[in-house]
Amino acid sequence: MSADVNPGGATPRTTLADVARAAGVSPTSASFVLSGRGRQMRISPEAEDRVRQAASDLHYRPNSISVSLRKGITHTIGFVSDTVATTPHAGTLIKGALEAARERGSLLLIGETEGDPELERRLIQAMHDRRADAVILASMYTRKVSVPKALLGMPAVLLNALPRRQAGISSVIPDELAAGRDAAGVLLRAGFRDGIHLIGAGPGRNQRPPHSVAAVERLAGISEVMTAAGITWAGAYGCLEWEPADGYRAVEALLATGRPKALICFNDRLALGAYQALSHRGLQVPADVSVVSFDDDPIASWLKPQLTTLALPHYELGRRAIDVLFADGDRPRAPGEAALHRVPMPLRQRASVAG
Amino acid sequence: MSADVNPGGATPRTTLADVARAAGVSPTSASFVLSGRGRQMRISPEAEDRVRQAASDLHYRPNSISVSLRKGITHTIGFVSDTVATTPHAGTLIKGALEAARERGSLLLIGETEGDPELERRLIQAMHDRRADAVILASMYTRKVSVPKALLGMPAVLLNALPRRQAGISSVIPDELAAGRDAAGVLLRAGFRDGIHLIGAGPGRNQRPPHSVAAVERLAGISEVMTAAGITWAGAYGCLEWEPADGYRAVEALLATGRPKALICFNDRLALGAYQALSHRGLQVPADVSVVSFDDDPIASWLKPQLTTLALPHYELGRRAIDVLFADGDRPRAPGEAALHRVPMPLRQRASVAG
DNA sequence: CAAGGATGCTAAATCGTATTAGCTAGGCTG
DNA sequence: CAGCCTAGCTAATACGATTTAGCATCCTTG
Repeated sequence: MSADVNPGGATPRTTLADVARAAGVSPTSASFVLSGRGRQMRISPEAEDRVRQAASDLHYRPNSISVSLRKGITHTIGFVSDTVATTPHAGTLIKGALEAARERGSLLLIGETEGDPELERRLIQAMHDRRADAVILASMYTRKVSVPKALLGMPAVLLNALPRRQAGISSVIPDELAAGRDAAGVLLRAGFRDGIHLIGAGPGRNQRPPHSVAAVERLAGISEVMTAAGITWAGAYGCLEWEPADGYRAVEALLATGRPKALICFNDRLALGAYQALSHRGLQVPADVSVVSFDDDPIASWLKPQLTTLALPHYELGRRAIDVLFADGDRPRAPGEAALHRVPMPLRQRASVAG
Repeated sequence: MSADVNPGGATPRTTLADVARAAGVSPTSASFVLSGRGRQMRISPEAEDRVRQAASDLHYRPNSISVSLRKGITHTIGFVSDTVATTPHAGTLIKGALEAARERGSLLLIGETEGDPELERRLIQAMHDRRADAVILASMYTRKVSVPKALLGMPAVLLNALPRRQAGISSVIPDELAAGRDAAGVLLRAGFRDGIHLIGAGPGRNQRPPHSVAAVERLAGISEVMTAAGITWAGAYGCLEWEPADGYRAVEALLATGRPKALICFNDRLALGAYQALSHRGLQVPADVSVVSFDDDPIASWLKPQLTTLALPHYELGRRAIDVLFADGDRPRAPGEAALHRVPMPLRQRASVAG
């Protein structure tokens, strides 16, 4: 209707040239003043004041696009993951990265591959085209991935993932091995020497979810500590998936033949299933059976009794990825020496272990 | 060490000028060809071929930053939310938006405010500075928000949120009212006429979590249907929070004085607590008590028996936000007439209601 | 064969900023 | 008073594309 409706919607924004004009100086001078180098560039205090005043009067904000083009740095980090949504609270990975990035003045440009390698390639390409300063390639559960070549030419880091073949790229993963040791340690300290059953993984290749780094390392840690203590587990029930129903089935099968004293569940969803199976048989946690688990999924603290578990440090993992990228500079560093960063998994001691 | 180590890490990328030079034409011609307007601009087929060949040989990719500066469009949408992480699977909101955006060739630039209005302001400012084509202001649970003025000057939409004061901005929210009707309908169809208790909210102002739109609308929907059927609820137990412990307490209190036939829990976490309290008293779902709930949190299908619930359509909400922004164009439209979009909450009929 | 139109290009301006390389006027020195 | 330094600026260029305007040729056509 009215003639001043701008169909593009955006009021033409004020530019540096506008500010310079209003202050009666050249754009060059205005730029110097606003970048804080006025004194150094011998702009008189009077001129400085006029520029600052004009900038504030006109609500001047520099156009980041233009700055990026000129300086070659975008203060943007690409975050490419297989999936943010499927894994319930893995969004915390993003949150950690987001906050760490923001503290360094950067924002995250996110993309999701759904596990499709072609889409992954295109997304990394898109990040590159937009001149993201660096790229984080994240997986929502720890696994080995093949590193797209495009990542090797730019600052990049693997988050919650390991390179399938040795590549010049750093990784940030949870310290599953130590977590395995700690899980076993909790039971040992509580005095358990026998009747310990593993729910979720066993030594065999087909006794665990494929590609799961967690299964292998958690088991290794458990095994290491138990062996050192001179004891062995009474049984190990492997599952190809780690959902509540799998835990239920495993414990039901177990209860059909014997009476466990303690369970190490390979994640909290399995533990939920285990609780259900135990309760179905009228067994109490921890009076009859103790349970220790991994992940610290929200349900761990919703269960009754609350579950003792080794927490996946999602938030901290996200932060570390950014830290690794920025190393010790104010901008992401080139692909240097690759390193493997293991983030500790804290023990959440709650009420599911007797003692 | 070696002289060719580029400390910035990035190989200088090939530009349009490089391609033009290799093809023996001007950058102008190269641009015409690569933008598909070669024929229209009367570039000879031979020249076209040379340009395309050169572009492919040199692995040319246009610099998006430069294109954005020139065209004033960034193919980037800002996604500003209070928190992605705290609410367990609300990441699906992002996922929906992400996929819909990608289908339109855009990526999401994300930021999180942690509920801090100043940070929110700064983030929106940052999105604006980067010339995001539009901004989505998302809340992880449906509530009324005060709309930052900066949003009104650009294409924007509220996701899972309503403007506190009437503002010229569209909203996308779940249809909580209809969901309330459906929840009551499920019980009515199953033949319940009395003994229906509400867990989580009641008619009083202090009988529900503050600022929760869901509480008000779900209750209104329930009330509407029950009134129409000529029945009323046997009791309503309001809670200021909707965690499992609250549900447990409520149902425990309820069982101390009577025997409900059916529960409408205002979310799945309350329902989890209700299950625990029922089980503690030796009552079976649904044989003794039926339960219907809201949200379709992952736990809804982990519980035994699986919970009948009205799903929050997170994914669809995210998609709709993008759809609303793009309306019927290839780029976000100016802030036009504000509309309220209600996305249906599908019924997940499972095993917690006797039938 | 001159006028006019199509053909096949390219030069130059533009987007908004940062930065390098001057340029001018005044003061000081010798 | 010539020469040099300093203070206080600005012109010009670059970043990497897109787009408008225009410039030669060659081919028709009356």
